[in-house]
This record gives sequence, C-alpha cells and structure tokens, in this order.
Amino acid sequence: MLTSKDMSEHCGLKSSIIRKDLAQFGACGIKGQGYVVSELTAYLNKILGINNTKDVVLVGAGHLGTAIARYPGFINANFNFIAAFDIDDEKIGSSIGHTHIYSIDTLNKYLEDHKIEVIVLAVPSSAALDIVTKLDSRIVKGILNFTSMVFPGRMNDMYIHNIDLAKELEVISFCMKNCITQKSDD
Amino acid sequence: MLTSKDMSEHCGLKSSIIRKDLAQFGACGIKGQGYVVSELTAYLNKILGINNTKDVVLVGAGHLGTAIARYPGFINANFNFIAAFDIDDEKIGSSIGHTHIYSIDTLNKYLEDHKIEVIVLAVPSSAALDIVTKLDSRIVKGILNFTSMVFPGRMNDMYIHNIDLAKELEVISFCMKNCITQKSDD
DNA sequence: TAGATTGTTAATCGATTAACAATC
DNA sequence: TAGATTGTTAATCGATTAACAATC
Repeated sequence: MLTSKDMSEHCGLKSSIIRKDLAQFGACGIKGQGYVVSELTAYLNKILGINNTKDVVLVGAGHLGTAIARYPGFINANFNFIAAFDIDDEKIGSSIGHTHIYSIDTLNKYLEDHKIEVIVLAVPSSAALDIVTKLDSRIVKGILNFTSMVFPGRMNDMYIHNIDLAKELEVISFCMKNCITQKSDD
Repeated sequence: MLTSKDMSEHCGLKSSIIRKDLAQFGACGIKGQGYVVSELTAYLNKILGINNTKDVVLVGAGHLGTAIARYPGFINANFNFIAAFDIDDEKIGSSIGHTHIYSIDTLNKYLEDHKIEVIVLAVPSSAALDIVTKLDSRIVKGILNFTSMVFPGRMNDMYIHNIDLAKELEVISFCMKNCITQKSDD
C-alpha cells in the first residue's frame, strides 16, 4: 500500500498532481488508505503498453548495440531482444547473451516472419538511413534510434524516437553552470 | 541568416516562442532579417556552457563506455574524453581511440590533478555506488550516470543526471499504443 | 466512530500564443 | 521607401496547486 504522499516524496511532485494524474488514467486508489502497489504497477505497465513481454530486434551489434542488449533495465521493462543483426561476418553466427546475431540481409524477412513491431537501431549513423528506408512500415511501428542521424518523430507510419547521448551531457553542463536543481526522475 | 520561422518549422514549436526564449537569454536578432547563424550557435553554446572544450573522464571501459567515448555527438558538443578508467587489467594500458585507459585505483588522483569536473559513469550498477561515494565533491561537480543504479539528482554538491535507456523504449511503447505524435526534438 | 487519504473542484500560476509596433 | 522579421505586449490556454467533501 502506497499513498500519493509517499510517491510525491520520492519523485518531487506534489501529491495532488499524482492523485489527479492517476485518476485521469482511471487508476483506483482506496480512500483513506492509498494505492495497492501490485495493482498500481500492473496499471502503469498497461498504460505504458508493457504489461506483457514485447519482442524487439537489435540492429547493429557493435559496442553500443551489445551494451544495449545487455542493459538490465530492458528486462525489467518487459522487453526481450529476440534477435540481433549485423553486417560483420565475424559477428554473424555468434550471440550477445541469449540473443543470436544474424546477417543484416535477413533483417526484413525476419521482421515479417516474427511480426516485430519495434527495432532498436545502433548501427553507424552512415548506415542508418538506408536501413530505415528499407523497413516495411506495415510491420515495424517503432524505432528507437541510437545513431547520431536525426530522423523526424514520425516517418510513414513509424514512430522514431531519437536518442542523443551527447545532449544529456549538455544538460549537466547547463545545470552546473546555472546552479539549477534538477528534477529527479526516479 | 536564420529566421524564427525557419527554426519553428524545424522543431515544431511556434515562431513566437522561439523569439521569446531567445530574447529571454539576450540573444540578439536583427529586425526584418533574422538571426546570424554563427552568432546564434556561439550564443547557445555559451548558454549551455559548452562554448569551450571541456575535458571529461570515462569511468568503465566496457561495451557501453567504449560506445560512449566513440559517440560522434560528444565531439560536436565540445566534450573531450581525456581519460578512461577500468578495473580490468586486460584493458588498463590500452586505449579507446585517443583515450587512454588507466586503473580505477588512480581515478581520484587523476581527477584532482587534472581538475576534472564531469565524469561519465558506465560501470556495472553494482560498482556505481562505491565509486560515487568516494568522489571528491570539491573537484567533481557533475556525473552522467549510465548505470541502472538511480541516484538523487543532487548528492553533496554534485549534479547527477541519470540516464535510463529502457525508459526510452517505454516512451515508444506508449506513443505507439496511444497514437501520439511525438514532439521531434531536433 | 475517528482517522486518513482519495478524487475532484475551484483558484492560481505559468507557459504559450497571436498580434503588432519598432526597426533593420 | 517597402518588405520583412524581431522583440514585446496582452490575451489565452493549460497545468499545477490547495482545499475539502466523500468514503474506506
């Protein structure tokens, strides 16, 4: 059991807005008590669309791709790297943990056969555009783009979420310079 | 020369707010003309505190650390990985590009000797807390934390910016589920 | 019942926008 | 000068907050 006040203390928001937002999504607290943790997490996962395990595919098995596939947070968020793809013959046939590495030439067929909706792109930026344009947007609906190539947020009917690691260092730099207390986003 | 309208078309914000925000920071456009690109970038870099090259140190030279040090965006943002530190004897003595890898035991002395204000943390989460608590907060002012260990936004007098790669996949998942058009953040 | 905390309202606050005088 | 776009104002919009009746 968790109250809105508990949550507010953890994340630096006022308790009233936590109650309001949860109510907005229809989450059901118990008056005088708070929120049942198990119900709440299930509810939030459902809102985020991660209530059941989702298979995703890694494209690019270099250092960044390997780090991503091994990143512990993805497992907690119910994401499963079902396969990886690379252009390098040395890597094809090997594995990152339980994730097998296939030839990039077989990517589109794999996506179609396994109905993969989300891919994680960690190839050199020079290769990014070519891969993205060849994707079948009837199959792939979302791309998490770790390359420094910037794509529009939406292309065809695919969501593309651009991650810019350097931007985050700029945030720190700005905060240090201006003595801003960052909102902790626990 | 760039107008607020040009910028608004690129990033999906209204031109009025671009003018307002730039004016707020004191950036100086030319009425009837727009903004001189070179002046504007210099100004924005100054605001972000990245107008001159800043040396940062990488802690953890595994896959993630290596990928980060090689990430092209950091160079553009004037960040220079002056050194890397790892616990693994195999890695110590070798390099990632021009970044030499030293023993983690020498980290704090190095930070002090070189007056390094920002470190990038890419060690296993189990090692994160120990490293952070041993840092000298009179020297280090900012930490970019790529581990899945979550730190408060501020500790002692150090800014800690937590990066959660998995969170980004949740964002995509949510957008796909709710057919939200993401704000592109070019 | 008494105590506690939700869900919701109404009030406040801040951020976004449209519009336009200033001026290059 | 005529055309264009800034910087800024005043109006709008939405998000945050405090407060409290409802109720577990």
